[in-house]
Amino acid sequence: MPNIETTAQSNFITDIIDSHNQNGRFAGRVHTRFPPEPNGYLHIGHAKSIMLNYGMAQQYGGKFNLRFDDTNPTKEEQEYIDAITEDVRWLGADWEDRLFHASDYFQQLYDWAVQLIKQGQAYVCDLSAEEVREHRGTLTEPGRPSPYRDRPVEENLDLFERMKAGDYADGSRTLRARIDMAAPNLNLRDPVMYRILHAEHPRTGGAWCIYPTYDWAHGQSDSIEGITHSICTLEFEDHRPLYDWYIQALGIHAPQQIEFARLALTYTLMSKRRLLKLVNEGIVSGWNDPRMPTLSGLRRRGVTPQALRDFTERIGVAKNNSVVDLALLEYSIRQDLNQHALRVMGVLDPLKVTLVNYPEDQVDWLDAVNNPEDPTAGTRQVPFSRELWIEQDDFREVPPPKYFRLTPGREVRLRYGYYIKCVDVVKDADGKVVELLCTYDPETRGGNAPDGRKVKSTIHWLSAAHALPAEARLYDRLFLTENPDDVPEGGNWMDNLNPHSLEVRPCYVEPSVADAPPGSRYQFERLAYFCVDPDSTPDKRVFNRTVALKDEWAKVQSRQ
RNA sequence: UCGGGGAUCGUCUAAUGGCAGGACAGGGGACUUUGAAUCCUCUAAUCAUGGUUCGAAUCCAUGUCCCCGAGCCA
Repeated sequence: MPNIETTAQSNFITDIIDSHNQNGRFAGRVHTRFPPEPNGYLHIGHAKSIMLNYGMAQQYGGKFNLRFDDTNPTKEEQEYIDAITEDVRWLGADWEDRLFHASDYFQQLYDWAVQLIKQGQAYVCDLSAEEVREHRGTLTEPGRPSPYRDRPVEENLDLFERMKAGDYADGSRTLRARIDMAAPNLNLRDPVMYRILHAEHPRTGGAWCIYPTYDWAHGQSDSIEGITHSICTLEFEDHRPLYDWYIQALGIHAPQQIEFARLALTYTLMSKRRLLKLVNEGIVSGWNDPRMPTLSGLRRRGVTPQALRDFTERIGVAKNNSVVDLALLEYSIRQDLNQHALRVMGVLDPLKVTLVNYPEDQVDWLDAVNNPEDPTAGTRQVPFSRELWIEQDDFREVPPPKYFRLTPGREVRLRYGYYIKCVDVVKDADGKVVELLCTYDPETRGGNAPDGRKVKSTIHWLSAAHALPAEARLYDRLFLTENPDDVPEGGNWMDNLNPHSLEVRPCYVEPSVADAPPGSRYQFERLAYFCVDPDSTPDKRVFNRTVALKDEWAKVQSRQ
């Protein structure tokens, strides 16, 4: 497994860990974990959590566990367990031999529940779900005790054992902690510890028909694993007193829970429920659609774990609710790909160029640099001939101000090729430019003029006879608005879906990419970064646009 | 309304009583065989009002606004 490098972070979490290390609370130990529920795919918000947990363990020479919080068999599936495992591994967070499941602790949890019953701190409650809700009170009014709250210990023990034995129907009884029905923190108003669920569990099968609630299982799972710092999101802040209560009642190792603000991104949805809806309604092709913020989607899109690590370090961590600009993610993706992606030439919107003074059947193989940022990437040869493709965008019959590219009578450089000059324009019956007639200067092979004359721009090109046809999938943000929930009265987030989030179009690429396997990442020079899609075949190569290059010309144009 | 959190450039995040800093975004420039990358540069913030202090983003008081919480979900 590739260990990712993390740079030392300093934030409110390291402050807390530092103080623990000074006062000896955990004897200098740092042990974190990532505790996903296998009810969906991981997204970039989880990447923040994973990097945080794994990063803290790395930074302090501690340990990191992966644990599935699989306490609800009605929502969880093996497919998700497999996908999550793959995603965490891909990110590079190494759990070594510490892959656990809350279900590993079902027996221990049961025994501890019995202990609480014996201590008079838990009881079997016969109230229905609705009655429990009625007894709970409201945010401003205290709750009322359940009529079963003061059952004798022996009766509780007997009832609980029969719950486990399967004597009762789903929902007919629960085991509840006996805390304080008047607590202002609703989590302390006798929370449910066990519910009856005659459901098959992906790991324990039919062994259990009572399942611990998350609140009952989570803190003890951390305790069992010797977790020192339970890093989680803000919404669990007022569950912390409950977890601490359980731990104290049981007299077991007490981790420190630390809450941080989850990641939100502009133009992006992070809710698993809504992502599932996009999948189920066929709005995207699946959890790994390259437009999805899922780790599998980002991976298919061409984003690297290194880029995500860089991103999570840049956004930092705090307790403010915040929304990160998608442009920052794109920046991290570009800076990583710029260092590592091989350069090739591809033409998305071809315009034919014929070099009138170039011999009919001649082919010239020219040296091209694979990656100017990385000399060790070497060079390759690209074929050059009389008929070429260039980008429509790189020619204007009537150039706007500040336009540097090809126009009638103007000379430009073909990247790693020759200087060419446009001498004539061929149009169809509608007056549309369909072909350019150009001359090339044989003295400028490789792209330099011996007489030292300069050109205003360098454009990319392909030898028409050698270009490989391919499919480009051009992705754009899934939503039109920064906040997908920003809708007028009566509308909903689905109204903000970007109808043009995917544009599929034929394109041409240079022959050097012919055998690139899925996952190969390239920069199509002057255009964007692309990644070979798993749908790619030798007959039809498919390229996903990861992210476009920054485009200064587009800015100039938009201001004109 | 009760409890728990939070408020610093457009965005994210530092400053832990002592020059409000960095990154992204935006503007300007240099360089350029990618209008990329790189480099330089500029714009731009302490929720409000009082108080304590030589000195307050930081401490105190009052207020305002935002988020989370009434699943047998996590």
